[in-house]
Amino acid sequence: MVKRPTLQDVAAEAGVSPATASYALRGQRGSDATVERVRQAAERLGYDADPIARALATGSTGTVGVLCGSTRDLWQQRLAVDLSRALMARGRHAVVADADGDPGRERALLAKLREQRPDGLLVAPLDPDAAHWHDVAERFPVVCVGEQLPRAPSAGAVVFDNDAGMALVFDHLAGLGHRRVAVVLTARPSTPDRPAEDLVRRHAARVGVSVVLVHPPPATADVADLRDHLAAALAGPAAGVSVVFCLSDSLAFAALRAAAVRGLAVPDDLSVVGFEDLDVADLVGPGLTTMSWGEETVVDAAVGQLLVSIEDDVAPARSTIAPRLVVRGTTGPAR
Amino acid sequence: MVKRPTLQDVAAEAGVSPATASYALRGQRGSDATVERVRQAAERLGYDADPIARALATGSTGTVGVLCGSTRDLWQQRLAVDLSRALMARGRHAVVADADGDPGRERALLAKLREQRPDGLLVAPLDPDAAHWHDVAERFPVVCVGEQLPRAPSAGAVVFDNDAGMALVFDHLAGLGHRRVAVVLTARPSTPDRPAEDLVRRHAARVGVSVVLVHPPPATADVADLRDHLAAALAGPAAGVSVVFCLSDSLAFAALRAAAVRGLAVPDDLSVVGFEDLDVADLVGPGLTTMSWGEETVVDAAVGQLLVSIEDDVAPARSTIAPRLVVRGTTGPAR
DNA sequence: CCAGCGGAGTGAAGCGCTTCACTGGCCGTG
DNA sequence: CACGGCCAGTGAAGCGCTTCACTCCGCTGG
Repeated sequence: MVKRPTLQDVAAEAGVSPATASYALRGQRGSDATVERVRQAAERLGYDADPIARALATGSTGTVGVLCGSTRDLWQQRLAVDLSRALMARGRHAVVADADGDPGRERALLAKLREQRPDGLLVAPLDPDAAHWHDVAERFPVVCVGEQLPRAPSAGAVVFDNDAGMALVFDHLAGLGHRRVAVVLTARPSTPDRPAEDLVRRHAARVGVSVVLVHPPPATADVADLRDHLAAALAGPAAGVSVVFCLSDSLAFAALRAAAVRGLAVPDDLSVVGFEDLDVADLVGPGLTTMSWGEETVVDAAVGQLLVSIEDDVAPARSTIAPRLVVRGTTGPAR
Repeated sequence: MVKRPTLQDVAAEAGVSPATASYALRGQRGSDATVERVRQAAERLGYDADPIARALATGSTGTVGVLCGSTRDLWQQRLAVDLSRALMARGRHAVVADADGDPGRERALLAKLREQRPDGLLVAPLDPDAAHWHDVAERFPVVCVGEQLPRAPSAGAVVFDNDAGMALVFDHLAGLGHRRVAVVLTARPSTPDRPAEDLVRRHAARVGVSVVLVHPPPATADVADLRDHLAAALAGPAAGVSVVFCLSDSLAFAALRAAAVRGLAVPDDLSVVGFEDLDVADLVGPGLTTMSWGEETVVDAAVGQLLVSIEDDVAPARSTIAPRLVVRGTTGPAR
């Protein structure tokens, strides 16, 4: 277990003071000759600055906290991983925490994350209305993805243009001649956003289709529960619809299974639309028609806004992501 | 921006020296009365030890690095997230790095991660044979998941009992009366493990089924490429098989689509078996029959072994995960 | 009755880095 | 020629915590 070289060692090797070495290595000061000499000494010794000591001295850790409401949600799972990757690519480290669906844990993890003194926070909240967002946004740059934090005016946000998204979906459906659609709402927490029911109603009305709203079972439901729940809806209140539009892709998968249970062929008897564009949407069955927000766009926006805020010491920006409808195999003309 | 209280402040508030406060808060020394007084002072001030300063003083960061070969791989995506969650639950922070399929990046990220001075490392390597694993395992506790690190004898590992897994799959298939199966190999990197071809051959021979091996297209292939590739195989070399056994679930999904392209009904005309048990395996179509290693078991083993190694300063253990065959809707009797 | 012991409490020295405030040349300007 | 300004280089003071080594005290046992 050989000791790592310290700045002292480099300074000694180069024949300068530690202060000079410190400045030189960061290219902040010093004559070209000295800088070069120090650099070579560092090279020779295999020196790398200790980020811990640096963090203590500067008060900045180079770390960004990522707090997710529930990574059991496939969309958030991917989000967490992609945010980490993007942060790493931009020279920062991500430490990710997952509240796993429990608002109490969200609070606790937020506290833990704060202790870590991150330079900033990226959050996909369970409860955007919670009071703790306010406190934390006062002390750290925070960017929230998927929604606004109403209690934290100083936080940035990357939100989805659900109005436009709804418009695309209903235009698509109306264009295929559908007149009756079931809309399956999501249970919080989940999905990029939960467009308000009135968005649904407005766009349905605009294109002249009638809507039956289906509420999802509680978040604890497993796949079989979801399937049965939707199959029941299809047999009951939603009987006779030609489309099931689900406000999350996971729900849409369950809807596909429910259709099978009811003996309905997709998309011939029943069209199914999702709302997320998970990786697997393209992988399964006929390919799920779904709303996409462009994972990369979302991640770039969130990370970009946060880093600008950190580096320039300004309040993080807010931005809106435009939707794209990805038409695959689960939608077809109404019969 | 109000300054956080420091240990000094707490000590002053409690009327003791910083040293006493430090010991007291960690319950290491001090009379009950003093400990209580310090605790209350800390409470009153809302004190929380600064982990950076602590790390500098103790040399231990409480952080564990997680290095993944490619989180585009859905199995690794989930693994990364679940490892993070498990670490957090055990009081540590995870910083996750993702080589994104590039061995050069794997090397670079490993270097970055080392600089962070993590207490240990959890890796799902792109190239288990790479020389850098040796160096790093000498300096940090390392647990590798999915395979052994042949060059790093001091590293721990969580490996899969592929022999048993193959046995289960072929027993299942033979039991259903299948006589000819196509086995789709995976391109590295991916999947819990790539059982050697000879495992396949041996178990196929044991139960008396014939095997046609299908090599996958390069890792850069997208879903459509995979589907077409497999559809072509089904029309060519693999024509007439009654089962497609894929050594990853993603491949299995592609196989399902290929079957559709060829007009084969699953499982009536063709059975499909995967090898991973992704979350979505249960979500899509008839539900994918697949080998499962039990995500939780794997994560617990990896994290457990690493933490034991860190805390007791011993070499990390090696363990083997027993497989479970999850029979869902994509396998049925041979016709 | 006193030596000796152990536990409570403390001062101070780090951990490895940054940065403030300062010194001492060197150069350009009046 | 004298002076001011500028910049390379430096010593030392932290950042907030842990921990070593020490003092002091009250007890116990011989």
